[in-house]
Amino acid sequence: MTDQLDDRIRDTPDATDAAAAAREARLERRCEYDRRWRKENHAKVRAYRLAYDAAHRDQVNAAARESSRRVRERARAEGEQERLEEERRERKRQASRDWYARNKDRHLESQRKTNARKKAEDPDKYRVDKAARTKKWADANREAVNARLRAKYREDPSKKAEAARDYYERNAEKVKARRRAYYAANRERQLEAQARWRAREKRRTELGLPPTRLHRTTAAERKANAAAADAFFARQYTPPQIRAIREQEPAPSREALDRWERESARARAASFLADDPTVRAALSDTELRHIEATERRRREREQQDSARAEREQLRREEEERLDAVARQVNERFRRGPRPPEQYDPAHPPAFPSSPSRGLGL
DNA sequence: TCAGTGCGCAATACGGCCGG
DNA sequence: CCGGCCGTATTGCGCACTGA
Repeated sequence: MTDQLDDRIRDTPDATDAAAAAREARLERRCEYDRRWRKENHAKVRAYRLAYDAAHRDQVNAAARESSRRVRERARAEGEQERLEEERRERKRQASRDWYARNKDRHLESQRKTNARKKAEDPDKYRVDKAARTKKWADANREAVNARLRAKYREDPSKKAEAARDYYERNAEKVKARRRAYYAANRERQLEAQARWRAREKRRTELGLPPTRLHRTTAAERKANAAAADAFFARQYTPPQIRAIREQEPAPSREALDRWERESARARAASFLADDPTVRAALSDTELRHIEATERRRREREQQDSARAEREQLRREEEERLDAVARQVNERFRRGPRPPEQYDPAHPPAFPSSPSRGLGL
């Protein structure tokens, strides 16, 4: 009777749950106790483990092999799954692309209609949404977008310049006002820049350099220049042309050729260093400074050399003068005839020499 | 010396078109 | 519906230069 009752109670959902929960709790307590014991008796556990593994070496190894095989298999299966997923997605993308290609006009037409409808329904929302989308994309692709713009501008600046002129014509006052505001807001910096510019400009005019230091070339000009250079440097003469040229002009002599090469080298150097505005304009500030410094040093050296020569000349003259005075004094006080020269270069005195050492001259 | 501004170049804003 | 890309308009910035 009690058993039947117990069964009935146990069969009710509540009772079953309660019993399961109790079992769970007992198990949990047991596991907790085991964990603690193992932790506290780490050495014992390890020793037992080693002994067991040694005793069942083959079995343990087989189990390990089996386990890693299963791990590998699962990983492969997941990879395969992933690959299949990707393939499915790609097929879907391709199908979509095909569909758009086949129904382009239809798609665009419906899209235009949808956009127009949305715009008519709520223009502000349409605008704001579109702006947000565009901005999101632009923020994520800023560098690439700007690089493209720069390249495009470099390819042909004239279009943009024209647009700017156009805009300025329509908004001159607005632009000027903005410019004034900018000047006022950055007055100090503007004045500093102005001072720098004035100093540079002063130096430029003192050196006699031309005002424009940059020659801007358009893409078309660059292409034409490159083509001309190619045509010039890569030109090839046919053998008949070469023969004709040789017959026209007799072969120059070796001396003439050497002279021509020397003159050419000098001419190139002179041309490079010449105070020619177009040459100087092509030089960087550093190069200009270098050339100026070199010239300045050369001038200083020349001045020093000529000053030294002048001093030397004065010294020689003074010595000459003193010698003359001394000779006069000598003559005046000489009592007997002048003795012969002590040293006769035609008959130098005998010089002692060593047979084994010395300079051996 | 200063205020003003022309101008070139870069960056940004904005909306349209279209692929997916 | 979103994102990618484009063309055009606009703004930002600073050097170059002028006139008072």
